[in-house]
Amino acid sequence: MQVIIAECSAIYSGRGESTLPRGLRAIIIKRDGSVSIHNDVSNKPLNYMKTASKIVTSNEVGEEVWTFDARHESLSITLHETYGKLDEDLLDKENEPGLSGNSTESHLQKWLFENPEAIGKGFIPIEREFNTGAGSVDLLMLSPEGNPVAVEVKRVAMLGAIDQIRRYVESMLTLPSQFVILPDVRNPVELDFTKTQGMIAALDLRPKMLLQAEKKLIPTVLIPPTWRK
Amino acid sequence: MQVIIAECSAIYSGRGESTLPRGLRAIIIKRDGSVSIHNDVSNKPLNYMKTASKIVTSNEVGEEVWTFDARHESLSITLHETYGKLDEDLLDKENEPGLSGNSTESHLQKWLFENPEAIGKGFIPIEREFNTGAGSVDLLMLSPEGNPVAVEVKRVAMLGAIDQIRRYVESMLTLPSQFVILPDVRNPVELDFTKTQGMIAALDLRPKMLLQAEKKLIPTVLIPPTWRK
DNA sequence: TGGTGCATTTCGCCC
DNA sequence: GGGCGAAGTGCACCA
Repeated sequence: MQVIIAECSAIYSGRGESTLPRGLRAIIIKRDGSVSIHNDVSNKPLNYMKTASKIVTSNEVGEEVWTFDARHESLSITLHETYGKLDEDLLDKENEPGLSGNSTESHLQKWLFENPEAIGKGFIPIEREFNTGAGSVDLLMLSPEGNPVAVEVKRVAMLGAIDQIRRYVESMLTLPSQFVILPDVRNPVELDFTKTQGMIAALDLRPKMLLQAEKKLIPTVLIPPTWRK
Repeated sequence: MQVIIAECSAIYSGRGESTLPRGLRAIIIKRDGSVSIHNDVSNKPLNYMKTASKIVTSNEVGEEVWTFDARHESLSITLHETYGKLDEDLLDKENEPGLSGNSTESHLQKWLFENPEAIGKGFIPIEREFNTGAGSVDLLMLSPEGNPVAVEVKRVAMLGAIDQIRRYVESMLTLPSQFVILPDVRNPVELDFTKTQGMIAALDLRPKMLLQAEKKLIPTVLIPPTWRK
């Protein structure tokens, strides 16, 4: 990884267009050919480009110009003055272990699958990431009445969640029946998808979303913030 | 801005949870208190945190531990070995000019507003970012037949665009009539929202989306890639 | 490789 | 400040 502190300006052209006026910045070039220009605020770079080839030229004033070229993009950095640099190879024999994280939503999903009573009394978890034919819904459950329930899990449920669950349910209504074996039940249970219901479970249910959900008769469940990992 | 090359490991806890195993990384600490840990691949940091206070302690082995604390988050970095560093103040008297860029979609939107014939012959632009009551739609136009047309503009139109435009139209159908003054027309023209139609305009219309659009009778327009800025 | 949806999303705009 | 949607989104997962 190279870090170059420089008074520089930049022009990007590709998916969008942008010009970065002259200023003191840190230019970071990584081993994979990615480049980013940082100022001293925020984690996000001012300009950036993924893996690209670097071409060094110079302008009419004799300043170095670094052009990073990729398939349909290019980032051109003019170095007016260079102040400091650092060059270290971060790749070691053992490759980068990466970070093991956890996304909130997948944990929420897992927890709800294991704690179906949080959705409602008598609900039975059937499947996670159930393929509806129009994307996969987070949870498929069986209601106490024995109907399939598609549960969309969100950290924050906004208007888009309504669209999502309606699309899933609409598609599921056309699915052929399936039979599932439930624990503690002798005979396979029929999933009659023509009776599919949709619902939304979230840690944060936004007011406008709630309004729409009520209008569209989509039940919502507020997951208490005390849900455990 | 400080850049520290170090063999380090990290634990983040806050909006999510993550652990970063020991490895050689670049730690970047900015003047605003933001911190990020980079490896030698991709522009995105492995771990990061926005403005936070830095607390230096040491563990039982005597290694330095930097803990960055913010309201509901903390990032703890253990430095096993330090290899290089760089410390430069990027803030100058003149403040950072920032970049002047352009998002593709807002330009597309603007261009379509000024070139309504790209939507269809005889279409008249009425308003941008029209508030439908369920989010704002990109363009409101008048069809040659004199009906309101809500146009959702996308760079890439996927399935979600269908839901979006349907939601907008559904909400607009309930709006009271409005009167608008059109150039070259003497009398105000009535917008009868009970006759609202929806459509999608995009640079890239995905096949699955097109299928749904056809099923839902939502017209689509492919904007030629030659649209000009 | 393309389709789809999440993200410790982040960011900007408008009410 | 909350609500909402775009992003030069990036990224992982799955078909």
